[in-house]
Amino acid sequence: MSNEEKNREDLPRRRSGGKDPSGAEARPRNWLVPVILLSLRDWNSYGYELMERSTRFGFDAMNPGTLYRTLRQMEKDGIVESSWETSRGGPARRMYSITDAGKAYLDFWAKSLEQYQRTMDTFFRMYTGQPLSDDDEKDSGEENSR
Amino acid sequence: MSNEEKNREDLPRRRSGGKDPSGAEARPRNWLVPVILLSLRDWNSYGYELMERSTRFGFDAMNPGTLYRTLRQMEKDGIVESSWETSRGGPARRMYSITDAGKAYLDFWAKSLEQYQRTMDTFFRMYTGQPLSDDDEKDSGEENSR
DNA sequence: GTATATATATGTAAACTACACATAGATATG
DNA sequence: CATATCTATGTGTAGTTTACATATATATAC
Repeated sequence: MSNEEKNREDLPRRRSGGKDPSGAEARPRNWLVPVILLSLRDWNSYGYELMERSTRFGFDAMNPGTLYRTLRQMEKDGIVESSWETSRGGPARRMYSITDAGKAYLDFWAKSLEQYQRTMDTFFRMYTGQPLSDDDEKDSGEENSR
Repeated sequence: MSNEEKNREDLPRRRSGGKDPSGAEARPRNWLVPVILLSLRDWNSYGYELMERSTRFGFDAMNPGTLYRTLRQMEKDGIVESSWETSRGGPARRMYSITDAGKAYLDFWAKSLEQYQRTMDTFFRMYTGQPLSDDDEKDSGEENSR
């Protein structure tokens, strides 16, 4: 991949923490919130534990700051609730649980993701060479979206 | 201007132009560049036309500024080339064509997208209730990614 | 001649991302 | 007991992205 004399001024678009020098990368966007909600739907949990669980969604080297900040914001938004848990050894944990609003958010997200999948199908069909006729781009992808 | 108090106050994260008040939306991220490259791989084109074509990828009400700025940046990055076309009626068009580097970028992107699809599969499997055992989250999704 | 469609481009506020850094309790080790 | 380490939560901030508003210019329609 020739990313020699690349982008902004002269270098490949390196984001602050970008692992991918080319910038060609499809990474989760706005995924952290849904993933947290999904985890909390099953079991109540806390930041430190959620951080480990989220790795299975591509948040490999999750930065703690990002997670904790997101959790606090989620609580302000009313999609999770929290309370301190001090009845054990070790530092206090802020235990989170999902709210009804959080569950609704999750459902909305899942629906949105289906639309996204259709977009991906459209992309791949075009990428693999099948021309996109003018009357099938609207509902393409249903047959193999999953 | 500390954005600590500003942007995250009391409402679900509303983006500036977000049509979705809840913020629960899976929208293309970094998709504009690949979609442009994909279009240019088939036919050379120019901004105004690309803007219309990109609608089929979920860039419904594409903002012209975003597209033109992206195109200029792509040229700096070496993944497209351009030249003015004045031999016709109407305002001059800046005609773009894809470069070899652009094709390589596209291939890299497509590969990255496959990984993304696996992440989506993981999400949906968890969302629909199938528990994720501790030893299948690493290579899940290969069998039905496409 | 002026209103409209075509076509490209810039200015700027807001928001996102991710690293670096800070804080603090509990436990292990010498 | 001093201090190192693990667990756990949080803040500061630079760099980048996003998207709207706005500006410019050419050709055609009326």
